[in-house]
Amino acid sequence: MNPTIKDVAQRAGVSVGTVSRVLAKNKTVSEDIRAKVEATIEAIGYRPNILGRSLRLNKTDIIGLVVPDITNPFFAELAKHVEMLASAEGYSVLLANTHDDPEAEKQQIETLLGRLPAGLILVPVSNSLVDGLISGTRTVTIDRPLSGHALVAVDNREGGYLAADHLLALGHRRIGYISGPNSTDVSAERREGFLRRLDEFRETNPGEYVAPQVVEGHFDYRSGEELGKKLLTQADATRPTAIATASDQQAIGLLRAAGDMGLRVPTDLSIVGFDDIPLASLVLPRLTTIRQPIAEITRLALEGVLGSHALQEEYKLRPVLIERGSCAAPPVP
Amino acid sequence: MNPTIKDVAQRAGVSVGTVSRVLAKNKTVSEDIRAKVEATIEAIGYRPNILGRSLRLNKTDIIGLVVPDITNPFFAELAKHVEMLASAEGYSVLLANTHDDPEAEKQQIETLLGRLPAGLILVPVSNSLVDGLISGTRTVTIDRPLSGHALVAVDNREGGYLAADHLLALGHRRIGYISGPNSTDVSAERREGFLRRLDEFRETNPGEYVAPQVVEGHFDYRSGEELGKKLLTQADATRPTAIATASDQQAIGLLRAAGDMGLRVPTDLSIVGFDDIPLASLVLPRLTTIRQPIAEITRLALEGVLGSHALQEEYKLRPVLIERGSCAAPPVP
DNA sequence: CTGTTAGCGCGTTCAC
DNA sequence: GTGAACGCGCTAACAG
Repeated sequence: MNPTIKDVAQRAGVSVGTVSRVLAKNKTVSEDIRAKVEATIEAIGYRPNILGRSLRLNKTDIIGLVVPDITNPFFAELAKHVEMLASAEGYSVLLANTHDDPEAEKQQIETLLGRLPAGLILVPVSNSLVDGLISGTRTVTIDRPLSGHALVAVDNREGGYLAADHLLALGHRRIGYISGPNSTDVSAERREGFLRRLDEFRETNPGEYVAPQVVEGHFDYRSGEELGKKLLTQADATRPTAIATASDQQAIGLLRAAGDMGLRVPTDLSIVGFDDIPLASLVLPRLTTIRQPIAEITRLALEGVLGSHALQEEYKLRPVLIERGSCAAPPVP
Repeated sequence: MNPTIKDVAQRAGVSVGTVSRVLAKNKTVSEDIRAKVEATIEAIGYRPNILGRSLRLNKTDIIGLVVPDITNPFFAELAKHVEMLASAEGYSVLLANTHDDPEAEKQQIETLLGRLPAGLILVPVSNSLVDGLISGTRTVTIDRPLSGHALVAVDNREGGYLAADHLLALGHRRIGYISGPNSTDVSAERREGFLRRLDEFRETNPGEYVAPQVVEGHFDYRSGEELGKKLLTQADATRPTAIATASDQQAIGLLRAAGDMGLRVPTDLSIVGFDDIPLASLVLPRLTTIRQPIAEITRLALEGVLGSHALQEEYKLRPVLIERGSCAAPPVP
């Protein structure tokens, strides 16, 4: 059995209340008693029982993190940052995966809430099931909004817009887009921004023909590869000379598809990704991509969850285009 | 305030003991009372407070997971599996990162232990600081042993051996090896197995010249790239025609280095990785690698932590060589 | 079969 | 400045 506060009190010849006070760094304890208590704490290796404390105070120092898939490098990066900042503040993080499944998400959030976390950081996949589930727990969502909770996100529309703008500026006109699942707002917004820039271009350049080819899938590597293959299996005259994706994972899958088909990047095909995961700068060629400021996202989310001030409704961050080696001017026919 | 068991009792006109009994699915409750209690539980939306229960029972349903770096795809995969299996059994998982820092590891384990987890799954980076820290908590370590605790791991020596064997069989004689940190057993074992196969070859083929070039670094992408560059910056006559690595991440970094230097894989250079992370089959070319059976590892680890039977001391799993596209016969000069 | 009660370990009044 | 006592929500042992 671990020693309790009672053991310390007994051994130090004081009452439990006094021990509790030195634990709480309460100033109203005489110096010699405090020293004696601290000594016996050290001596018997006493560690306060967090359960007792939490029960008494009716709050824990745990924060819940719910992500669709920890295997996704973007979320892994997020988890790392959350864990770092949280543990620096004395909090631990409880991890839950939803596998993009609304039913699982509901389940996970419910059990997490049952553990009375101090706060919740949530990357929601659905809002139908979760809506109204959370109350009384400081919650901030990332990437997509949930009514009644604070949101931290990059401006996905602007991200899509930047990608399209970059490709157009390089001279591309036959442009493809690999989207994420239509059911997610994130994906819809990125695509929307992308297409809007194309629309604008058409308006200002009525003579030019620009017809984007859009395909939809998941955010993962495999989806990028499959959809890429689909997009690239066309006659030279209609095949896109550039493709933007909704995630770096898709872009890397696409890279593979292009390689399999003998297409050189960026000579034959330009690619721009989204997220700027660590791997983006290591693939061959290095990926031009839209960076999400993940450290900033995490900082704001954790501040929102742990901070004492009221939560803003929305923190919108600006994505930025990172130019590397996967984009060039289109090939001359 | 959330409703407590007392509220339920009062509202249902029974005692708290009875409510507790229906919660525990105790059979000694008459059917009509059970129904009434369940109805009022439903009615007021009562959820048992886990803190009270845990304090009373002196055990939680939390399992701690300590990994060096959640950003490493192998550990992310591990975390995913652990979380899946754990939540299926009603447990939640507390995540901690050590960043390969022994001091941080000690800290993390201590605070984790303070939360009285039902079990601990640990991928240790050091044993000096951690040794003896854990007692009274069911613990299994993964990858590297910690005295007094169960270990689940692949046979790293055999993995290294397989890699060397494959390269030799293809005809390679100038072979490089990118190792992980010398301070980790995992890395040492892989390298050891690798070099042993080379030694064996020398003994049975005294005429042939085989001198491995070994370099050491971290397990990540960047290290693979840097060390790869170092290894490949040599005259054609001495430059390795094949390089094995201690992780897929290193192998992918190496792929990038080779590409930067105009070396084609596998024509000019063969590469074999270690782990078989999801990305391994998606890079260009697909990576030949040594697979760790991660689902099996996780299953054993969780069984060890949650199971009631005594822990075996060691579960050693067999790695297997996955042949893909990154290896070929050496170029003819 | 059900009600009552004693703690689990802790923080916090309220006396002194 | 310090000690005694209560209660946070729950389970288990004991009565009835």
